[in-house]
Amino acid sequence: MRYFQVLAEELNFSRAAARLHMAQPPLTRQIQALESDLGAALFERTPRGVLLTTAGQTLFEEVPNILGLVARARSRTEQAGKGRLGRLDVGIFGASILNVIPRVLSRFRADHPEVELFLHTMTKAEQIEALRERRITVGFNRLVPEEPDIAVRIVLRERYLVALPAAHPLCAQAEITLPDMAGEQVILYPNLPMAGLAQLVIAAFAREKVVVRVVQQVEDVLTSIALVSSGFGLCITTASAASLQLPHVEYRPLKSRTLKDIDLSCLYRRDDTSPILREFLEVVGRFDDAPER
Amino acid sequence: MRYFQVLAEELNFSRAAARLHMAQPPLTRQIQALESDLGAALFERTPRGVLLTTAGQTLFEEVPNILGLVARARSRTEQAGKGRLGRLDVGIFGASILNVIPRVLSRFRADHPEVELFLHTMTKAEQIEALRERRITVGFNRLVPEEPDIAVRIVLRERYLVALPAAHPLCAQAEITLPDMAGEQVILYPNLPMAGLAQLVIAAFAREKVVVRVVQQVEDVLTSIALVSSGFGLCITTASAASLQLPHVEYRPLKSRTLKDIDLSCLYRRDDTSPILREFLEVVGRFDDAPER
DNA sequence: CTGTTCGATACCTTTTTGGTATTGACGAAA
DNA sequence: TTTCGTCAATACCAAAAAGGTATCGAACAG
Repeated sequence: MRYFQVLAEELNFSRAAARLHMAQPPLTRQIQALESDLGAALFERTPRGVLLTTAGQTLFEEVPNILGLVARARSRTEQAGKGRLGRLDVGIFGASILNVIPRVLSRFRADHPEVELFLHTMTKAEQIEALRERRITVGFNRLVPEEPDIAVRIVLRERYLVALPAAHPLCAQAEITLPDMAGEQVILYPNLPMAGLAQLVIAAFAREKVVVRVVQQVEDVLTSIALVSSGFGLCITTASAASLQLPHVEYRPLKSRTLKDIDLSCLYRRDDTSPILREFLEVVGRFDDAPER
Repeated sequence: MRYFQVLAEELNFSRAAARLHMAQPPLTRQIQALESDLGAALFERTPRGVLLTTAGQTLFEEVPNILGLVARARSRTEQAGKGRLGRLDVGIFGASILNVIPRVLSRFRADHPEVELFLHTMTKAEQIEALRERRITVGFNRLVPEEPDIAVRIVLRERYLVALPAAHPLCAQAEITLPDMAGEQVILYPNLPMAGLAQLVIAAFAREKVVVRVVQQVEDVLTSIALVSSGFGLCITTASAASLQLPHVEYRPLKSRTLKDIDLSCLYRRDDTSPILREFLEVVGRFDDAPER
């Protein structure tokens, strides 16, 4: 096809052959083969070169479209092979939309504008199931259990914070310990059916033998902090949640041996070799450098 | 590309190879070559077949477009090679639009709906020049001179007719001879610069030694017959002109040894091998069979 | 009439492609 | 657990396709 195109431009076998870095006879033969394949003369041979026949003109009009489409397919496939084109389905959990993950995603999007991002809110268990069924490529969660087929990479470790009503006496302290909270009303948001932050907090109170009054009917961070804001009680949460700037809510670091840091991890199929995932993990890996708020 | 497409459909090397009428190993190698050429894995090999990677899916979306365009180019080129697609520029002269040529053209159009027809009104000399310069592919005219590079094919021979005003005494005759017209006012439409029907008529009167009064300032048949209609004089014309049904005009066959039949020919480059011309001449050739009005 | 410029042909070499036999990996069934 | 079947990959060979050199014959220009 390229042979035909060049010859149609040059209208001279020898010159066309030179442009194609080949000798003239093979070009002659290739064109003859093409003509006999199509069952139509494409060129009219004259003593001083060749002319396009009607059929040749017709083909000549079509060739650029075809070569253009081939080039496009080539480039798109190469881009897709480099993880710069395609789609990425990401599993997230309620609180993860707060701070880190949007920043990771927006940085990935900036580097890979042709990759479509789809976010799916799901629980930890749902994420693992969705990964197995390839409905998502990567998930974000905390306290991810070990699974043989799922790889887990820690994105960052955050400090625990205590969210408390502005009027509360503990606001006077720079840091708060678990025993400080004895007898307080504590709001938890359990991540059923898998063990999560809530279970960890309960265990920590038990280990340090601190008795608190627990309210568990809440399902997400936002509601928890809203309850804190209305003076309903305290809440142990993570640094990410501090970006929720609700009125009358103060955050203080939690000081505890048993509750030190909590990880935020991303998880993906161990056998997934997709270049988009590779690129995404690369962006996640670079995230340490980012300024942390 | 077809290999890729079939494999992407079958997702199994052996089955794809069977559909392609080839063995499995060469298919494996071709796909490997394609992958290394694109620098991207297109398939993920699993123990029970293959899966499309993101890059493979991307390519798979493009392939039908490309193959479709190739098929289209193929078919259009083949059609053009058979003279069923393209354009045909036809040179005609004033009177030729009257009877035969429209019927030839409409029959050609019916058989070759994808060929665009362009009609150019030009004189005999202009037609020959335009043929030489390839501005037209075929021309229609009468009394075409022999030229080495121009082929001439007679389309039909027509009788001469005399057009005369309805009130004229000669209308009583079934046929009219040249001597019958002695002393009459005769209208001619000379086809300058080349000799045409007018010159032939003048020569015939001279040969038969009949003296008539000639009016030559007219340039086309329509005007001539209009003059006849207004009783201005007689006019020698061809059977084709009889389709001009102007009021008060009667047509009678001309009976003469010197003016017997006049040809209508089509002319084209002797070296033109274009399939559209070939098809057109084929239609012209079949024209004898047509009912003549 | 001669030299030049075309594309076409003949003949050979290289490259590419396809076929056969076999391997190695994995999973299902005994 | 072993064996069998299925899968893609590899090694090796044969066939086909493509390219290169030399040369031809036709058509023009000088």
